[in-house]
Amino acid sequence: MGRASKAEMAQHRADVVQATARLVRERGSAGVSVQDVMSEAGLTHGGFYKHFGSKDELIGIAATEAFDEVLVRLADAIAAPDGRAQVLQEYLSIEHRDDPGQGCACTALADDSIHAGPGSPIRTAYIEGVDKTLEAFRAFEPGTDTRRRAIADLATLVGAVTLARATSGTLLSEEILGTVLDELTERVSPA
Amino acid sequence: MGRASKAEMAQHRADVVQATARLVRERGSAGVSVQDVMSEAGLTHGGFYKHFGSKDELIGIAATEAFDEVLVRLADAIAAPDGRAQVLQEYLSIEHRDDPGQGCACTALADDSIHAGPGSPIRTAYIEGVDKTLEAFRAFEPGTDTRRRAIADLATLVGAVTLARATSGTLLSEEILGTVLDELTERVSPA
DNA sequence: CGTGTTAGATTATGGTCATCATCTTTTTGA
DNA sequence: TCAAAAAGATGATGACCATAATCTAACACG
Repeated sequence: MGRASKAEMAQHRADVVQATARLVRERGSAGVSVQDVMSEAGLTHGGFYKHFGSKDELIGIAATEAFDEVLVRLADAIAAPDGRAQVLQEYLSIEHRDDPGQGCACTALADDSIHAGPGSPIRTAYIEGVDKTLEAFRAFEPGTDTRRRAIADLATLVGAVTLARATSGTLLSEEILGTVLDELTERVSPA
Repeated sequence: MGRASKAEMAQHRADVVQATARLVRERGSAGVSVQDVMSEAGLTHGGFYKHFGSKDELIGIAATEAFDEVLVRLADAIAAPDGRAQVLQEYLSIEHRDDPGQGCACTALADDSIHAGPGSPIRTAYIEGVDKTLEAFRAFEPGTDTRRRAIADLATLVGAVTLARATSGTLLSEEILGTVLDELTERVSPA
């Protein structure tokens, strides 16, 4: 009831941000209420505004958190010798399709960035996140024009997982993942 | 106030469906209220349930309408000699990025299909729409494995426009459209 | 023509939500 | 040790929304 120590408060805030980073990827911004995220952190809704100025502000912070989580894992994968193949395989896996809450923020948050206005917290966070993701992708692209390949690959990955999720439960969904994995895996040397 | 003739009623219903097909692509299902779509057709919200069983049902019907609108235009483009190039250019244009209300339903409705449950009207409509779109795409794909190429191309297009919309207002947004257009245009003959 | 049907308007209902005011209790910092 | 600060709980507010009931006036059909 009463108050929380500095350390507790910081932990609570971090819990709320992390819960939101997962929930917003799973359900979208409109599918997540302030009550939801506070409950997830074991708190009641009233204290929310002691931590954040508005729901939109939290969504923006959580978006940055979501990108950061994924970028850390991406950096690890890139360090491996067959980094590109590994990333493609994980990205286009059934597991990634079925677990957006831990998955790529570029795909999971795109629609929320679209429907939020320009200048909104999530739009700002999204743009920065895509920028960083593209820079990370360049590290494992072969050939000389790595930026171009990074953009083309990311677009294909985002589209494939988006389509696979939107058709989930059908044979088509898994056909999309499999086909695109084949295509991108074969496309190793530049044309 | 009173009543409408059979023809008027059919027109009203068609107006509501068409308005919804546009609004849902622009704002997403959560961003469109029953009031919105009825107002757009010049009616009040109360008469809604004389036409549709629920909002979800209308969204599903409007999704089918959105796919049909685009499939008609797609069929025309494919008939042209340089059909593939034309479709790629229009799909990856600034105009398409900025006008989702008239644009590809695969891209604009994906997130609504994802967040609606399996078996929901929009999910059902979406799956059928993607199926038809892929069949249409096969018509202009070169090589033998046209289905595979259709899937790969559609995924790339959907991803590119999604990313471009989500980063709209930045240089990156237009870089994505331009880069992917180059990539797909060059990729004419099979590897 | 007249009557039952019904499209659409008006109004009501119950729920959810973001945001805010208030109160309580604990933690700080002096 | 004590007073000021503030985290979190509780409850309120006002807006919006999907859905439904009721009303009414025009249409369709006999």
